[in-house]
Amino acid sequence: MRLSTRGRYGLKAMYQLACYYGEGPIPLNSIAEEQDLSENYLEQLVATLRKEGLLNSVRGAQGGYMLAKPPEDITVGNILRTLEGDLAPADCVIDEEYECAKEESCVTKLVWMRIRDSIDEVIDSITLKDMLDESEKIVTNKTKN
Amino acid sequence: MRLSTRGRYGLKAMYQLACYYGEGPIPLNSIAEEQDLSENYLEQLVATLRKEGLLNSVRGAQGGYMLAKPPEDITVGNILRTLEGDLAPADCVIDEEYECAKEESCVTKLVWMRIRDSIDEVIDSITLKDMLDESEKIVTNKTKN
DNA sequence: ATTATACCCTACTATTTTTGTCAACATTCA
DNA sequence: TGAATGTTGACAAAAATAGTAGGGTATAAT
Ligand code: FES
Ligand code: FES
Repeated sequence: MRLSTRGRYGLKAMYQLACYYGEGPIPLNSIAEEQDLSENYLEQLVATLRKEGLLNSVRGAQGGYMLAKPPEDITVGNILRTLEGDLAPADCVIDEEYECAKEESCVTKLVWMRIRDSIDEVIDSITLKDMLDESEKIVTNKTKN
Repeated sequence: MRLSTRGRYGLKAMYQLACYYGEGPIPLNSIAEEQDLSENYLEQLVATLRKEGLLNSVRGAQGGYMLAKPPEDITVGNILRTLEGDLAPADCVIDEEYECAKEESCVTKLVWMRIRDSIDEVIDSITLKDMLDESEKIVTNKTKN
Protein backbone atom coordinates (compact mmCIF):
# COMPACT_ATOMS: atom_id res chain seq x y z
CA MET A 1 0.00 0.00 0.00
CA ARG A 2 2.61 2.54 -0.98
CA LEU A 3 2.00 5.85 -2.60
CA SER A 4 3.63 6.04 -6.03
CA THR A 5 6.46 8.40 -6.75
CA ARG A 6 3.95 10.77 -8.30
CA GLY A 7 2.41 11.62 -4.97
CA ARG A 8 5.66 11.54 -3.08
CA TYR A 9 7.64 13.69 -5.50
CA GLY A 10 4.67 15.95 -6.02
CA LEU A 11 4.24 16.77 -2.35
CA LYS A 12 7.94 17.44 -2.01
CA ALA A 13 7.87 19.80 -4.94
CA MET A 14 4.81 21.61 -3.66
CA TYR A 15 6.39 21.99 -0.26
CA GLN A 16 9.48 23.42 -1.85
CA LEU A 17 7.37 25.94 -3.74
CA ALA A 18 5.58 26.81 -0.52
CA CYS A 19 8.94 27.73 0.96
CA TYR A 20 9.38 30.29 -1.77
CA TYR A 21 5.79 31.54 -1.75
CA GLY A 22 5.61 35.24 -2.54
CA GLU A 23 9.07 35.36 -4.06
CA GLY A 24 8.01 35.13 -7.69
CA PRO A 25 8.27 32.19 -10.07
CA ILE A 26 10.72 29.41 -9.31
CA PRO A 27 12.24 27.49 -12.22
CA LEU A 28 11.69 23.79 -12.31
CA ASN A 29 15.31 22.82 -12.58
CA SER A 30 16.05 24.36 -9.22
CA ILE A 31 13.27 22.32 -7.64
CA ALA A 32 14.43 19.19 -9.37
CA GLU A 33 17.94 19.75 -8.19
CA GLU A 34 17.07 20.58 -4.60
CA GLN A 35 14.89 17.52 -4.24
CA ASP A 36 17.07 15.33 -6.46
CA LEU A 37 14.40 14.41 -8.99
CA SER A 38 14.39 14.04 -12.77
CA GLU A 39 13.37 17.35 -14.27
CA ASN A 40 11.60 15.70 -17.17
CA TYR A 41 9.54 13.53 -14.89
CA LEU A 42 8.76 16.38 -12.56
CA GLU A 43 7.42 18.33 -15.51
CA GLN A 44 4.64 15.82 -15.92
CA LEU A 45 3.59 16.03 -12.29
CA VAL A 46 3.71 19.78 -12.27
CA ALA A 47 1.62 19.99 -15.42
CA THR A 48 -1.08 17.97 -13.69
CA LEU A 49 -0.99 20.22 -10.66
CA ARG A 50 -1.25 23.29 -12.83
CA LYS A 51 -4.29 21.97 -14.67
CA GLU A 52 -5.91 21.35 -11.32
CA GLY A 53 -5.37 24.99 -10.44
CA LEU A 54 -2.89 24.42 -7.64
CA LEU A 55 -0.01 26.05 -9.49
CA ASN A 56 0.52 29.04 -11.76
CA SER A 57 3.31 29.20 -14.28
CA VAL A 58 5.24 32.07 -15.83
CA ARG A 59 6.87 31.45 -19.15
CA GLY A 60 10.08 32.79 -20.57
CA ALA A 61 13.43 33.59 -19.13
CA GLN A 62 13.25 34.18 -15.36
CA GLY A 63 9.99 32.23 -15.45
CA GLY A 64 8.93 29.28 -13.38
CA TYR A 65 6.17 27.98 -11.13
CA MET A 66 4.46 29.37 -8.09
CA LEU A 67 1.60 28.30 -5.85
CA ALA A 68 -1.75 29.45 -7.19
CA LYS A 69 -3.04 29.97 -3.65
CA PRO A 70 -1.51 30.75 -0.26
CA PRO A 71 0.01 27.71 1.50
CA GLU A 72 -2.78 27.69 4.08
CA ASP A 73 -5.35 27.12 1.32
CA ILE A 74 -3.67 24.05 -0.17
CA THR A 75 -4.01 20.74 1.63
CA VAL A 76 -1.98 17.59 1.30
CA GLY A 77 -5.21 15.99 0.17
CA ASN A 78 -5.55 18.42 -2.74
CA ILE A 79 -2.09 17.52 -3.92
CA LEU A 80 -2.19 13.76 -3.44
CA ARG A 81 -5.66 13.34 -4.95
CA THR A 82 -4.62 15.33 -7.99
CA LEU A 83 -1.64 13.09 -8.59
CA GLU A 84 -2.89 9.73 -7.37
CA GLY A 85 -6.65 9.84 -7.50
CA ASP A 86 -8.64 9.10 -4.37
CA LEU A 87 -6.65 7.40 -1.64
CA ALA A 88 -8.41 4.23 -0.62
CA PRO A 89 -7.49 0.60 -0.02
CA ALA A 90 -10.00 -0.75 -2.55
CA ASP A 91 -11.85 0.49 -5.61
CA CYS A 92 -15.25 -0.43 -4.26
CA VAL A 93 -15.24 2.39 -1.71
CA ILE A 94 -14.68 4.90 -4.50
CA ASP A 95 -16.83 3.66 -7.32
CA GLU A 96 -19.86 1.43 -6.86
CA GLU A 97 -19.11 -0.16 -10.20
CA TYR A 98 -16.35 -2.14 -8.53
CA GLU A 99 -18.37 -3.58 -5.69
CA CYS A 100 -18.00 -7.30 -5.31
CA ALA A 101 -20.83 -9.46 -6.51
CA LYS A 102 -22.00 -10.81 -3.17
CA GLU A 103 -25.72 -10.67 -2.64
CA GLU A 104 -25.58 -9.84 1.04
CA SER A 105 -23.80 -6.70 2.18
CA CYS A 106 -20.04 -6.98 2.06
CA VAL A 107 -18.43 -6.87 5.48
CA THR A 108 -14.91 -6.22 4.27
CA LYS A 109 -16.17 -3.10 2.57
CA LEU A 110 -16.91 -1.63 5.98
CA VAL A 111 -13.25 -2.09 6.84
CA TRP A 112 -12.08 -0.42 3.64
CA MET A 113 -14.41 2.49 4.35
CA ARG A 114 -12.99 3.05 7.79
CA ILE A 115 -9.44 3.01 6.44
CA ARG A 116 -10.34 5.41 3.66
CA ASP A 117 -12.06 7.80 6.07
CA SER A 118 -9.14 7.86 8.45
CA ILE A 119 -6.72 8.63 5.63
CA ASP A 120 -8.99 11.37 4.34
CA GLU A 121 -9.19 12.94 7.75
CA VAL A 122 -5.42 13.19 7.95
CA ILE A 123 -4.65 14.46 4.48
CA ASP A 124 -7.48 16.98 4.45
CA SER A 125 -6.41 18.45 7.75
CA ILE A 126 -2.79 19.18 6.82
CA THR A 127 -2.02 22.26 4.72
CA LEU A 128 1.26 23.35 3.23
CA LYS A 129 1.27 26.09 5.84
CA ASP A 130 1.18 23.43 8.55
CA MET A 131 4.20 21.80 6.96
CA LEU A 132 6.09 25.08 6.92
CA ASP A 133 5.28 25.55 10.60
CA GLU A 134 6.49 22.05 11.38
CA SER A 135 9.71 22.74 9.59
CA GLU A 136 10.21 25.91 11.61
CA LYS A 137 9.60 23.98 14.79
CA ILE A 138 12.31 21.50 13.90
CA VAL A 139 14.79 24.28 13.20
CA THR A 140 13.88 26.01 16.47
CA ASN A 141 14.41 22.85 18.45
CA LYS A 142 17.77 22.32 16.84
CA THR A 143 18.84 25.82 17.75
CA LYS A 144 17.84 25.26 21.37
CA ASN A 145 20.10 22.23 21.71
CA MET B 1 -2.70 3.62 -2.99
CA ARG B 2 -4.72 0.46 -3.30
CA LEU B 3 -4.25 -2.69 -1.31
CA SER B 4 -3.27 -5.56 -3.58
CA THR B 5 -5.55 -8.54 -4.06
CA ARG B 6 -3.45 -10.41 -1.53
CA GLY B 7 -4.72 -8.35 1.35
CA ARG B 8 -8.24 -8.05 -0.02
CA TYR B 9 -8.73 -11.72 -0.81
CA GLY B 10 -6.94 -12.72 2.36
CA LEU B 11 -9.22 -10.74 4.62
CA LYS B 12 -12.26 -12.13 2.85
CA ALA B 13 -11.02 -15.66 3.31
CA MET B 14 -10.21 -15.12 6.96
CA TYR B 15 -13.63 -13.64 7.54
CA GLN B 16 -15.19 -16.65 5.91
CA LEU B 17 -13.20 -18.95 8.17
CA ALA B 18 -14.28 -16.90 11.15
CA CYS B 19 -17.89 -17.62 10.20
CA TYR B 20 -17.15 -21.31 10.56
CA TYR B 21 -14.99 -21.01 13.66
CA GLY B 22 -15.38 -24.07 15.92
CA GLU B 23 -16.83 -26.24 13.18
CA GLY B 24 -13.65 -28.07 12.27
CA PRO B 25 -11.44 -27.68 9.23
CA ILE B 26 -12.89 -26.06 6.11
CA PRO B 27 -11.50 -27.07 2.70
CA LEU B 28 -10.05 -24.32 0.58
CA ASN B 29 -12.21 -24.96 -2.44
CA SER B 30 -15.36 -24.12 -0.50
CA ILE B 31 -13.83 -20.81 0.58
CA ALA B 32 -12.68 -20.07 -2.93
CA GLU B 33 -16.12 -20.79 -4.28
CA GLU B 34 -18.03 -18.78 -1.69
CA GLN B 35 -15.86 -15.71 -2.21
CA ASP B 36 -15.38 -16.29 -5.93
CA LEU B 37 -11.59 -16.48 -5.87
CA SER B 38 -9.07 -18.66 -7.67
CA GLU B 39 -8.32 -21.66 -5.48
CA ASN B 40 -4.75 -21.91 -6.71
CA TYR B 41 -4.03 -18.31 -5.90
CA LEU B 42 -5.73 -18.50 -2.54
CA GLU B 43 -3.42 -21.37 -1.66
CA GLN B 44 -0.47 -19.03 -1.67
CA LEU B 45 -2.13 -16.52 0.60
CA VAL B 46 -3.30 -19.16 2.99
CA ALA B 47 0.17 -20.66 3.18
CA THR B 48 1.52 -17.30 4.28
CA LEU B 49 -1.17 -16.93 6.92
CA ARG B 50 -0.44 -20.40 8.22
CA LYS B 51 3.28 -19.70 8.54
CA GLU B 52 2.42 -16.58 10.51
CA GLY B 53 0.40 -18.67 12.93
CA LEU B 54 -3.00 -17.24 12.12
CA LEU B 55 -4.30 -20.48 10.63
CA ASN B 56 -4.03 -24.16 11.34
CA SER B 57 -4.29 -26.79 8.66
CA VAL B 58 -5.40 -30.40 8.64
CA ARG B 59 -4.15 -32.54 5.79
CA GLY B 60 -5.86 -35.29 3.99
CA ALA B 61 -9.46 -36.01 3.19
CA GLN B 62 -11.90 -34.04 5.34
CA GLY B 63 -9.00 -31.71 5.99
CA GLY B 64 -8.87 -27.99 5.52
CA TYR B 65 -8.07 -24.80 7.31
CA MET B 66 -9.27 -23.24 10.52
CA LEU B 67 -8.43 -20.14 12.55
CA ALA B 68 -5.56 -20.76 14.93
CA LYS B 69 -7.12 -18.41 17.48
CA PRO B 70 -10.62 -17.19 18.36
CA PRO B 71 -11.96 -14.42 16.08
CA GLU B 72 -11.66 -11.85 18.86
CA ASP B 73 -7.90 -12.47 19.02
CA ILE B 74 -7.21 -11.85 15.33
CA THR B 75 -7.15 -8.30 14.06
CA VAL B 76 -7.46 -6.98 10.55
CA GLY B 77 -3.96 -5.61 11.10
CA ASN B 78 -2.58 -9.08 11.79
CA ILE B 79 -3.97 -10.31 8.52
CA LEU B 80 -3.11 -7.38 6.29
CA ARG B 81 0.43 -7.01 7.60
CA THR B 82 1.07 -10.69 7.06
CA LEU B 83 0.02 -10.49 3.44
CA GLU B 84 1.10 -7.00 2.48
CA GLY B 85 3.81 -6.02 4.91
CA ASP B 86 3.44 -2.84 6.93
CA LEU B 87 0.80 -0.50 5.57
CA ALA B 88 2.36 2.87 4.96
CA PRO B 89 2.44 5.43 2.17
CA ALA B 90 6.25 5.43 1.89
CA ASP B 91 9.10 3.10 2.71
CA CYS B 92 10.96 5.65 4.79
CA VAL B 93 8.47 5.42 7.65
CA ILE B 94 9.07 1.69 7.88
CA ASP B 95 12.77 1.31 7.32
CA GLU B 96 15.31 4.06 7.96
CA GLU B 97 17.39 2.72 5.14
CA TYR B 98 14.98 4.34 2.72
CA GLU B 99 15.04 7.82 4.18
CA CYS B 100 15.69 10.49 1.62
CA ALA B 101 19.12 12.00 1.57
CA LYS B 102 18.25 15.48 2.77
CA GLU B 103 20.47 16.83 5.48
CA GLU B 104 17.77 18.67 7.35
CA SER B 105 14.78 16.77 8.72
CA CYS B 106 12.32 15.73 6.06
CA VAL B 107 8.97 17.43 6.43
CA THR B 108 7.05 15.14 4.12
CA LYS B 109 8.08 12.25 6.33
CA LEU B 110 5.96 13.72 9.10
CA VAL B 111 2.97 13.53 6.79
CA TRP B 112 3.66 9.91 5.89
CA MET B 113 3.96 9.10 9.58
CA ARG B 114 0.58 10.59 10.39
CA ILE B 115 -1.04 8.66 7.57
CA ARG B 116 0.62 5.45 8.66
CA ASP B 117 -0.42 5.94 12.27
CA SER B 118 -4.03 6.61 11.41
CA ILE B 119 -4.18 3.47 9.27
CA ASP B 120 -2.58 1.44 12.04
CA GLU B 121 -5.11 2.70 14.54
CA VAL B 122 -7.97 1.49 12.39
CA ILE B 123 -6.67 -1.91 11.39
CA ASP B 124 -5.41 -2.77 14.85
CA SER B 125 -8.73 -1.93 16.44
CA ILE B 126 -10.91 -4.19 14.28
CA THR B 127 -11.01 -7.91 15.02
CA LEU B 128 -12.67 -10.69 13.06
CA LYS B 129 -15.17 -10.85 15.89
CA ASP B 130 -16.09 -7.23 15.24
CA MET B 131 -16.70 -8.09 11.62
CA LEU B 132 -18.97 -10.96 12.56
CA ASP B 133 -20.93 -8.62 14.82
CA GLU B 134 -21.24 -6.07 12.04
CA SER B 135 -22.55 -8.73 9.73
CA GLU B 136 -25.15 -9.71 12.29
CA LYS B 137 -26.20 -6.10 12.61
CA ILE B 138 -26.77 -5.83 8.89
CA VAL B 139 -28.90 -8.95 8.84
CA THR B 140 -30.94 -7.69 11.80
CA ASN B 141 -31.60 -4.37 10.11
CA LYS B 142 -32.71 -6.13 6.98
CA THR B 143 -35.16 -8.27 8.92
CA LYS B 144 -36.63 -5.17 10.53
CA ASN B 145 -37.43 -3.60 7.18
C1' DA C 1 15.66 39.75 -34.52
C1' DT C 2 18.12 36.43 -31.97
C1' DT C 3 18.97 33.58 -28.46
C1' DA C 4 18.47 31.50 -24.19
C1' DT C 5 15.34 30.04 -20.97
C1' DA C 6 11.55 27.57 -19.50
C1' DC C 7 6.92 25.71 -19.95
C1' DC C 8 3.90 22.28 -22.87
C1' DC C 9 2.70 17.97 -24.89
C1' DT C 10 2.77 13.30 -26.70
C1' DA C 11 4.51 9.04 -27.35
C1' DC C 12 7.35 5.39 -26.13
C1' DT C 13 9.95 1.96 -23.31
C1' DA C 14 12.18 -0.47 -19.50
C1' DT C 15 11.31 -2.20 -15.13
C1' DT C 16 8.84 -3.84 -11.41
C1' DT C 17 4.87 -5.54 -9.23
C1' DT C 18 0.85 -7.95 -9.31
C1' DT C 19 -1.83 -11.72 -10.27
C1' DG C 20 -2.26 -15.63 -11.11
C1' DT C 21 -1.21 -20.88 -13.28
C1' DC C 22 0.68 -25.36 -13.14
C1' DA C 23 2.70 -29.60 -11.88
C1' DA C 24 4.57 -32.73 -8.73
C1' DC C 25 4.38 -34.27 -4.12
C1' DA C 26 2.83 -35.48 0.85
C1' DT C 27 -0.67 -36.76 4.06
C1' DT C 28 -4.95 -38.52 5.71
C1' DC C 29 -9.43 -40.83 5.67
C1' DA C 30 -12.83 -44.19 4.20
C1' DT D 1 -5.93 -48.54 -2.27
C1' DG D 2 -7.80 -44.33 -4.01
C1' DA D 3 -9.84 -40.04 -3.50
C1' DA D 4 -9.57 -35.78 -1.09
C1' DT D 5 -6.91 -32.48 0.70
C1' DG D 6 -2.82 -29.62 1.93
C1' DT D 7 2.47 -28.16 0.46
C1' DT D 8 5.77 -26.38 -2.30
C1' DG D 9 8.31 -24.08 -5.80
C1' DA D 10 8.85 -22.67 -10.40
C1' DC D 11 7.00 -20.17 -14.01
C1' DA D 12 4.39 -16.71 -16.88
C1' DA D 13 0.90 -13.38 -18.34
C1' DA D 14 -0.78 -8.89 -17.43
C1' DA D 15 -0.86 -4.47 -15.50
C1' DA D 16 1.04 -0.54 -13.32
C1' DT D 17 4.90 2.33 -12.47
C1' DA D 18 8.72 5.15 -13.41
C1' DG D 19 11.11 7.37 -16.29
C1' DT D 20 13.00 8.93 -21.22
C1' DA D 21 13.01 11.34 -25.34
C1' DG D 22 12.24 14.91 -28.12
C1' DG D 23 9.77 18.35 -30.51
C1' DG D 24 6.96 22.46 -29.89
C1' DT D 25 5.53 27.00 -27.94
C1' DA D 26 5.84 31.24 -25.37
C1' DT D 27 8.51 34.83 -23.22
C1' DA D 28 12.23 37.88 -21.82
C1' DA D 29 16.71 39.72 -22.13
C1' DT D 30 20.07 41.32 -25.26
S1 FES E 1 -17.91 -4.46 -2.02
FE1 FES E 1 -15.79 -4.06 -1.76
S2 FES E 1 -15.01 -5.97 -1.15
FE2 FES E 1 -17.15 -6.36 -1.35
S1 FES F 1 12.63 10.68 4.71
FE1 FES F 1 10.84 9.95 3.70
S2 FES F 1 10.50 11.43 2.20
FE2 FES F 1 12.24 12.18 3.22
